[in-house]
Amino acid sequence: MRIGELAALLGVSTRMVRHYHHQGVLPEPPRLANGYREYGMRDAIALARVRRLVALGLSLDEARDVIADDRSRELPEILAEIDADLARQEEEIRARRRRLAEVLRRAEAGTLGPEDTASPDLLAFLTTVDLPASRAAAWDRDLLLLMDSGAAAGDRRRAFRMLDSLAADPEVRAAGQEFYRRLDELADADPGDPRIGPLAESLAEYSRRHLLPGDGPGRPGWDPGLLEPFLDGLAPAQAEVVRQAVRRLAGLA
Amino acid sequence: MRIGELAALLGVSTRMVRHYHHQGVLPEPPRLANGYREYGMRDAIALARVRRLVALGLSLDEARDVIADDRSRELPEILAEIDADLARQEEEIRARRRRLAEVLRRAEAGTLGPEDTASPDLLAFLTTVDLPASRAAAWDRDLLLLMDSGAAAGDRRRAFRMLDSLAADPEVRAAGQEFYRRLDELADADPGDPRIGPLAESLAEYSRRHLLPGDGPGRPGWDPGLLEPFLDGLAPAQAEVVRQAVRRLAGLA
DNA sequence: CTTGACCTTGACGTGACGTCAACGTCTTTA
DNA sequence: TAAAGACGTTGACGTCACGTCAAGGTCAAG
Repeated sequence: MRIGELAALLGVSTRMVRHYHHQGVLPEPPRLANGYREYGMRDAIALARVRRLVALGLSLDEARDVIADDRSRELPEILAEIDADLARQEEEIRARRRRLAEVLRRAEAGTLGPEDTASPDLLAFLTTVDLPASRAAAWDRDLLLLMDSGAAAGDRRRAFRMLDSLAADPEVRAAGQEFYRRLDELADADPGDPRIGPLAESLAEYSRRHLLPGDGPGRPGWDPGLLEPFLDGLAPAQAEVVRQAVRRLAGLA
Repeated sequence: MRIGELAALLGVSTRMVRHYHHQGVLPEPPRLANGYREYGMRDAIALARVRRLVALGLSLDEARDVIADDRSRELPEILAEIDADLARQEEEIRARRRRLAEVLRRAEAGTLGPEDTASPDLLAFLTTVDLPASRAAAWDRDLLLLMDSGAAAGDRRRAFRMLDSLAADPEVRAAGQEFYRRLDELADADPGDPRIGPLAESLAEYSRRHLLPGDGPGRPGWDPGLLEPFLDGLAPAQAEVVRQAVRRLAGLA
């Protein structure tokens, strides 16, 4: 047999046969005078064995060891390892399909925004609070998405438990809507706008009641510079509201 | 932020961030005077979005299209395709694990030979017929393994149905055992050994009754050269038995 | 001044082949 | 007899999402 006949017999490509020669997993047969490889049934049988091992999940290196009767590792040991690996992959795929199904369900219901693929925790929260369609609120939503990606699962659950309990209070939610409405009015305002002070005070008061004590700025060691990156998506006057609110919370103004 | 801080914030490697820049899936941020990349929260948010999309199974190319709001293909369509792909992979993995479990079960029961990973059909057949521990029988077993690998599933089932029905007949099995015993005695015999003729006649008679008509040699167009490769693993006198049997079946001797 | 932690670009490795290039060999047909 | 077409040969590059060096520049601290 020449290489094409051998390959056809086994239903594989000639490239694959030559690859197996190169990898040493299949011995090189003798050559004819013209340089062509000449195969016999023994080679076909050997190739079939390699294919069976590869189909089970062995790498070519492992298959070579098994065929060479290398007793450094027994075949059952290798197979058990492969099975464990496959089990892990299977569970991974199922988890991904669960998340995909969730996303697809939302996609059918409505439209998919930048939050397309957030965690179930965050999706539930976003559905509950129904942030208004303002740019300031969109920025906050993006920050939540960022936290969602960066935080470990434990931290995430803790954070969303807190947020969910807040969102469960109708009074708090009404205050949030009102706050975003007034903040939106400052989208094109001057950083010296007189509406900034009162709004900052209201935000500080809100935080004192619902978020503090125990967390956030206001404690010694808090660096105001850490705040700036989080104001990046807000208009100047809006950012100033948050800065002044933080200063009030820190007792500096 | 510098690249290390950004990466730590998202829990990824700096290499990955640079890779995303190179692939155009994440925009290059401005540089500092020393050439360092300087990131803001917007970049972190963009990176988080990429990570979410990738975690769903999108390739970087697909993620780039989705982020660029390329409406050539809608996200749900891509996600549905990915889900179908994952479903296929999952079924593949399960099939492989089923076969692995079968092989491992046999490995625990006894020892694993070269037939280690044959198809269930062939394993069942080999268990039934219990080929004797002879080199000639081992060669036949190898040929069965070869057929097992090369044939399409339909052909395989058809062939094993025939073999199984043969093996179900105790008389046939006894004849097989007897045949292999006599064939083994010819392992070191001369190609002119007088025992060859009678054994060839008995093989021909066996074939006439159980395998023919309708298949195998004996019909016009049959090329005796096709037989030779399949005799490769037999001793000279043994091969001669098969050759003479085939000639008798073809009515040439 | 050194040490060490960070940053830069560029290039190679991973695994199991597919695909192409550039060429030689053999058979069949006009 | 020549040309076409189907085979064979080796070698090299592409796939995919990065990991891992190499060989340097930058900066803060001791």
